[in-house]
Amino acid sequence: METLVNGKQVKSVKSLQDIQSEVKVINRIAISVDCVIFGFDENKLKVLLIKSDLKKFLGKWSLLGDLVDPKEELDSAAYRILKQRTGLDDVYLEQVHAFGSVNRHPADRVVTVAYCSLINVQHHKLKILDNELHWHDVQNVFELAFDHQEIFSTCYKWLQKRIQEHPLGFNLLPKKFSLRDLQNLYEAILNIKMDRRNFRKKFFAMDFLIDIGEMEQDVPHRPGKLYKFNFDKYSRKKKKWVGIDF
Amino acid sequence: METLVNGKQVKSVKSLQDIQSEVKVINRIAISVDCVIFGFDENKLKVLLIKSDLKKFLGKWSLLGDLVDPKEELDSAAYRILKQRTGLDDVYLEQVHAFGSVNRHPADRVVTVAYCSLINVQHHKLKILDNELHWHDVQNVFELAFDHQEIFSTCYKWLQKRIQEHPLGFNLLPKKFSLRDLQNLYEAILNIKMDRRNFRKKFFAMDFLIDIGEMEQDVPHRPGKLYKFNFDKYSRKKKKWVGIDF
DNA sequence: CAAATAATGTGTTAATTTTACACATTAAAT
DNA sequence: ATTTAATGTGTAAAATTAACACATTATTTG
Repeated sequence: METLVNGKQVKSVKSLQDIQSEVKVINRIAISVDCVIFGFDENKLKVLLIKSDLKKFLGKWSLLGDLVDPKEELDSAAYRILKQRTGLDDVYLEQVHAFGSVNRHPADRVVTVAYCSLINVQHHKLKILDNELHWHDVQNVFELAFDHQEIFSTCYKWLQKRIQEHPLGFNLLPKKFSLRDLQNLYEAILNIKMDRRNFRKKFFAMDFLIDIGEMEQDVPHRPGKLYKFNFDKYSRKKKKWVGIDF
Repeated sequence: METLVNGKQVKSVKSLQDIQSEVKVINRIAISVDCVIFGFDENKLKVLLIKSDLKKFLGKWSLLGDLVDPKEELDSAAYRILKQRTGLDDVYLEQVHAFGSVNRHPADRVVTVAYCSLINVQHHKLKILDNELHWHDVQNVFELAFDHQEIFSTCYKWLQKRIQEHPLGFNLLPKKFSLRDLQNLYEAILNIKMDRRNFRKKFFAMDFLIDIGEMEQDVPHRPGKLYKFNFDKYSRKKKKWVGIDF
């Protein structure tokens, strides 16, 4: 495969055929995507799990995932799984990490790409008809099948970090929400308590909340105002991060 | 494949053989790793590139990468590439993102997992004998082969963000460095100018720098003190991130 | 219907962190 | 000995964050 290029000898210039023979079937690996689907219900952060369909892990819960078809985009595979399982296709979805331990799957080498998804439980509550599918409180997720505990843990930490820098949390709430809802969401995800007055001040100062002039309904106390998030304004003004802080 | 579990009928319990037949050869995909290897030299952030060995991209530069063997860990594959190309095996390496567009590789479906590596150029300068391998100023990286421009761009942004929250930048410096070196590093990576006095104050306040009692040598001005980074202390005290800020 | 309850809604002050900025010191070069 | 070009240190203003208290409103209870 020695070739002349501009009169100089260049080593190992490869044609497509050369590559194709390198990428022999023997070198190929199964790829899957696994979705960590978060929801927020009754002021708790939830994750959607399914009973494992593999004998070795009978009784264990696992993430929702599937093999990626060679003609399918990774993102599309993740959307496909979400659509199949929740009935929704306009959900927030973001790739988090690839997990590729040689022995992570008992049947074969399967490299999996983990995605985080945030969905509004209120909107899809009724779509989950399969009773092998269940929302779990994130604080009670243990001993998942495969390496899904590690994947879940990575994605949960990712969410905790990410939600402090980007407004993705709103995907877990209804379009209209109260500031109390928003604070409950942050407290549930970060697993901390926050000062109500400072929390409000913070969000009002960012100026991305739109007062829609409506109030909460059917609450057993003074109803709060309802807001929605101004995604347009955010995408125009999003802050650029500068500041060293280990 | 109907089975009884605890007296209840469970649909579709799969044995390993079932899975293995699902993961047919036809469903497998080539996986590669691509390394974005950063270095720091003459106060500039550099990236190590190689001339593409593919005819379609003749003359274009590309990242260092290779196919992953089915028996090989993803991380190991990345280390292998680094070892081959730089002669070093104790380098900082971290997975950043998986890129899987169906048509990203002209020969076949190849999903690639991008890794960022940070190496100390001083230590390996002489190992790069292959003249098709070259350190490029990150500001002058254009039109790479494949989708490597996108991969590079993602990894560079990742580095800019990451270096502000974690002390990985020290991997780009010699073990002993001056505060000026450190500031030059940050300025090069973030592409901004910083105030020298505030920069020092910031790092001294974090209290992770050890004054090793030595001074710079052979500088044409007053020599500065040399420091090293206290990784042990950092790993004990690393800050947990709380604070909403979009 | 009045009182009690349990939330929402607002503001002020202290503490901390960040930014802006100036001058003395040191070693090498002239 | 003087000039030069860095290093090394400190202080004050500004901005942000943290701590904290009280009036308001709708519902529930007696």
